[in-house]
Parts: sequence; C-alpha cells; structure tokens
Amino acid sequence: MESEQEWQEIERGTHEILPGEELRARLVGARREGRRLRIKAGFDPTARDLHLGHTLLLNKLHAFQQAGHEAVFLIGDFTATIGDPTGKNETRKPLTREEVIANAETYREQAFKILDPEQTTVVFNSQWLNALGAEGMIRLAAQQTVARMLERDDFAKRYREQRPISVHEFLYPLLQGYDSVALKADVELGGTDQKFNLLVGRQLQQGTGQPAQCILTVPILEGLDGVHKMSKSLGNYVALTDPPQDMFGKLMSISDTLMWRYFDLLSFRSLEDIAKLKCSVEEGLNPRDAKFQLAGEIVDRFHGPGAGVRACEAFQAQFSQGAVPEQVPEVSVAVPPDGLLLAHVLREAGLVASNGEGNRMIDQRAVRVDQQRTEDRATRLQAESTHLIQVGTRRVARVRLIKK
RNA sequence: GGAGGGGUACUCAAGCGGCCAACGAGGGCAGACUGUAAAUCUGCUGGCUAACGCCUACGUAGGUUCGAAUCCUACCCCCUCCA
Repeated sequence: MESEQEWQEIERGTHEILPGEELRARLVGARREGRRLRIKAGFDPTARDLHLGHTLLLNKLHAFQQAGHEAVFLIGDFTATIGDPTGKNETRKPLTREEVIANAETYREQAFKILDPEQTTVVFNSQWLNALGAEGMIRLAAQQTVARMLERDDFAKRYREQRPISVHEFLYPLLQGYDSVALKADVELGGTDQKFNLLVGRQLQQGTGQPAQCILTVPILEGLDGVHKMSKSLGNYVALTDPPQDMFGKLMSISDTLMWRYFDLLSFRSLEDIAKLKCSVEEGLNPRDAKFQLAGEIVDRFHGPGAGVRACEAFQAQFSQGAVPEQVPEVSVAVPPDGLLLAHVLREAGLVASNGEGNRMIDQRAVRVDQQRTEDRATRLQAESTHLIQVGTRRVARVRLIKK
C-alpha cells in the first residue's frame, strides 16, 4: 500500500516512462531485495541560477529519494568546458574550469533546497570522460549509426531543412549515454527534449551487458510568457534565489491559463484539491485569489513557511492599494547649482538607460515624482532634497539629490 | 578545389544612389482598461541637445560620387550544391 503511494508520487506529472512496466517491476524488485536504485539526472553547469523549470526534475528525484533510492546529481562539467566549439551558440559558450566549479557549487546548494543531501551523490562526468580518449570515443561512436542519429527530432528536422548539423553534435548524446554506463544508472530522468539522449544511454548500456536504464521524462515548463520554455536567457524565469516579493510578483503576472499549468506541474497539492479549486473559479472565485495560493505555496517552499503570506500582503498593499513598496532602493545623485533636468536625474538614478529614453518616458506620462505625474521635459530638480521617483509601475527609486 | 546564395537595428525581414535613424512583423517598454493578469486599443522603441541641429549605425577596410545600406575593389564570415 505504501509502495502504491510512492508510485503515484513518482508517476505524477511525468510525461512518459519507458518502459513503464519495467520501472515498476524494478522498484518492486529493489524493495524486495532491500536495494537502492540509482536515479540519474544531468545538469549543465552553464548558468548560475536554478529556476522553477529545473525543479520539476528535482522534485521527481526527490520522489525517488522518498521511496528510498539514491539520487545521482550529475554535473556535466566535461561538455560545459568545451561548450559549442563552433561558437554559434551563445548560450553554450565554453566555460573555464573555475566557472564550472563555481556554478556547480551554487547548483548543489540550490538543489539541496529540494533534495535530501543524505541520499544524493554528486558526480562530475569529466571524471570518466577525460579518461575515455580518442580511441574510446571512436569505439563509442561505433555503437551508433547515422541513420539512428537522424531519428532524433531535432536532427531530422534540420537535415530535412538543409540546415547544418555539425559532427560533434552527434557525439554529445553518445557521451551522455556513456555517463549512464559509467554510473550504472537504473533510471535516468530528463525533460521531454532529452528523450532521444536518454534512450541512447539505454542502448549503450545494453551494448556493455548492463541492465538498460529506464527513462522518465518530465514536461518542459513554460516560462512566464507562457510560450517559450523557462530559461534565464529569455528572462522569463523564476529563480529559486529570487527574493520572496519578486517571486510572488512574477508568479502573479502569469496568465490564468498558465496558472493551471503551473498548478499541475509545480504544486504539491493533491490533484483533487486542484480540481476543486478550478471548480471554485468557474463558480465565481476571482482567479487572482487562486493565483495567490499558487504563488504563496511556492514562496513558502523556498523561503520557509509564512513567507508566502507575508509576500502576499506586501503584494496587495503595493499593487491593489497603490501603496509605495516598503523597500525602495536609494540612490544619490549629484546636482549642479542650477538644478538637474528630470531626464538626467532618471538616468543618473539608473531608472532609464539614456536621457533620450528618460524624455520619452516623460512624454508618455510614465514618470511620477513624489506620486505626482510629471509630463514636462523641462522640469528641473534642485539639490538638497529627496524624491520618490517612479517610472511606470515597476521602476522605483528614492533619489537623494546632493550638491555637486 | 569549383559553382551559386547570403551577411541590415533585440529577432525576423524590406530597402538596392538622395524623400533612410532605415517599411513591416515579432519582442520590449509605457499609457488606457484591469486582478501589477490575459485579451484589446494607443504611443514609443540609436546617442547627445531646452531646442535648431549634430554624431554614430546596414559584415570589415578602402574607393567612385555633391551625396552610398544601396555602385566598384579587396578582405572576413555563413549557407547550399558539385568534386
């Protein structure tokens, strides 16, 4: 009975489990033999911040840990130091050893907000990939055919469209698969876009006579825009390290449709619970209030119980009641004797990028000085005073003007 | 090695001697409306200047011209096909 519950937790929100029955059988077998399965998930140490998108995978790892299994947190440092050698892919710039180590360290810290450190093994794939060598690489490559490679959606599409595919791109799936061989992984987790690579691991393991890993894919979480996948480079992400207020605010800005997607994928509430909430909204509950619950739950998860409620209160004070936020960054700006034009003040305070943009904002009625809308470009502010300056709803600063 | 196509602002994409700081679309920002939503409507979207205007930008470097993103030369880069 208990194992049934564990299974449900493992299965919840996954996109696909291959082969489904086999995973189940293995879990049962492991339990009977008192053995722990090795659950592998790989992470690119390219960016420093983990975001909510990564947590789908981490949550899943955690579910396995809850069932008593070992999470193998693989840091793909080998490939990260190479990056994309063609230099075409900005997001895959080669990283230095130091950067990789620094990123990996912050990764580890953040991941342990979810994972149980006791049941987690952190590994770096350079450990065995460095030793592989050219000969090993070729032997590895011999285990795969070009036709099979071209089955991968991404490659198939590019081939069809006559867009270039570099040979080294064929090697990455092999290396990733080899990681599974080296680790003797029982299960590998990944996003749906990883399916092909995960299957390669399975195949390579079979080639070496190991039991082939089961694979489990989770959906790719859409970012705040609801369209593209959540990623740092697109700026549509919620970082695990975002301060509570920001986190809450970002989650409130998602569309109602996306809110339900987030409920499904990110919330730990029971499915019935979520279904009930959906009903309430259909019956007239303000969707905003449902969103409050979502945002609150997630803020609580990363900032401790109670943080969600506090963030919610601050949110309502600031935006529903138009109050000025409590924490406003303070900036000092030097002012010449005859005062400083408003646009310049905005720029000096870092609220806009240039004087031109400042003037445009003024023309667009976006600028408020001490809560007063100011539309005159010629406005000058004098030294020896402090003003609360707002540009739009989001950009705010308390600006202290000092004599130059 | 040969043949062809191409490099324009955050992205895509027009322009092919002056009317181009560069059509249009997307994105972004702002305003209205709201629930800091979404959808919608409107405006803005190189820098400096109070303003007239000036400066910098169409792969790089030169050249032709009163005047070039547009023509010429060389170079660099990308893609496709043939070998």
